[in-house]
Amino acid sequence: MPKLGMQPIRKQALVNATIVEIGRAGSLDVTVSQIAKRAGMSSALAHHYFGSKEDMFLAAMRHVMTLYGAEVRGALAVADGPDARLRAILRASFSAGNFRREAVGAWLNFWVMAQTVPAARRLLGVYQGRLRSNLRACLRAHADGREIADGLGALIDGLYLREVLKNGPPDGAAAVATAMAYLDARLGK
Amino acid sequence: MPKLGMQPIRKQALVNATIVEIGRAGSLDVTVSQIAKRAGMSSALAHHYFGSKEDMFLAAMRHVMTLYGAEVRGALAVADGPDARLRAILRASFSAGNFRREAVGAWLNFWVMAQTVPAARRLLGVYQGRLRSNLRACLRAHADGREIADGLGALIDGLYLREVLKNGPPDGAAAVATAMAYLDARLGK
DNA sequence: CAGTTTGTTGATTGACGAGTCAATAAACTT
DNA sequence: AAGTTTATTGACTCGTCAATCAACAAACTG
Repeated sequence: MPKLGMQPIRKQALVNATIVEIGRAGSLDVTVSQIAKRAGMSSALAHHYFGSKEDMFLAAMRHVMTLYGAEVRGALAVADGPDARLRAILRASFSAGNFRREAVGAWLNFWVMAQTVPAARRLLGVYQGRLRSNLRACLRAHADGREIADGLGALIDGLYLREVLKNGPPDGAAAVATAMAYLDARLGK
Repeated sequence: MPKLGMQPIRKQALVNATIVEIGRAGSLDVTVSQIAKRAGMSSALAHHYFGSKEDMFLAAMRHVMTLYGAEVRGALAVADGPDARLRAILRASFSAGNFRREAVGAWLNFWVMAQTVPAARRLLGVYQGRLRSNLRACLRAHADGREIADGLGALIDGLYLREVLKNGPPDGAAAVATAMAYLDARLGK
């Protein structure tokens, strides 16, 4: 059965399975066997393509952040003017996709991983840097643009955390509204 | 050697050791033996006093939140007027103690735990509820007091996260300043 | 076709860890 | 003194899991 060119397919399947399993467990306490099984292969094969479990986690982290980045970019592509662009970023940040079990588990656990795994911290730094530069670009006209953008970045993370850990279903629209209220106040509108 | 009345001393020692070990590991991936050793006893004794590892984690979580609560209450006790009280809460939230390894590890991992352990989620809810009611009390005079308080609560968590995961030493004063800028804007000052 | 690369897995290794238990001992009780 | 409760641990059970390896198969190469 061995068809050639399996590598990228297998790797992608493993990355997806890793994200799903982290979401199911709510933690990084997932076994390579679980991941491999969900991806439809043996654990030995998983070790063959990724050297170690940590490599799988990092690849999964990269993928989650890539998805989020794509969502933001897509939203920005059709937004005209600084105001619309800010709203686009907020909507993308609090979209339903980011509140799925897998995404939530991924983000929370990547924060934990970033404490001790340098590669994870770097990845997180890249994501935060991009977000910050996007926000700053929208606020370049304003005198305190930098400070406002940095505060907004933190507010986004904080609101996400609250929505995710509260009881009941998360409400992305409410988070967007709170963030907009912050913006309106700081822009003197 | 068996002196009587060891229970509370042993339990407290285990709670402290649990927090330290979580901080060292950066995750909940700590063994009961590690914790027991740091607390100066056998792992069997740890199991004797707490039924399970999860019980130890929950006790540790309770303790961390109690400490934070005490810090806030202490700061509020000597603060006069809504403005000073708000600043007191912010300073307590971003005090050096909250940026120690153990505290950081505890908070990040408790967020993860709250995803799946109902008792952990309840504890977190209690803490957030108290913080919210404290903030609201300070903003009762203002028309949008509730919304401002809720936004500020999220901003505190988000700023904490950023300070904790950024490279370089965390800067509590900067976080306080950013939060104050948010407040000033929303209070129309 | 002979040889190499790529895909694939079952079985195994080697290690670790949560929780239990029996046993020992000091301290209180009656 | 006999009995009970509390403190304490070493040894053990039973399980798990990351990582390795040998071996087999299909596909490419020359």
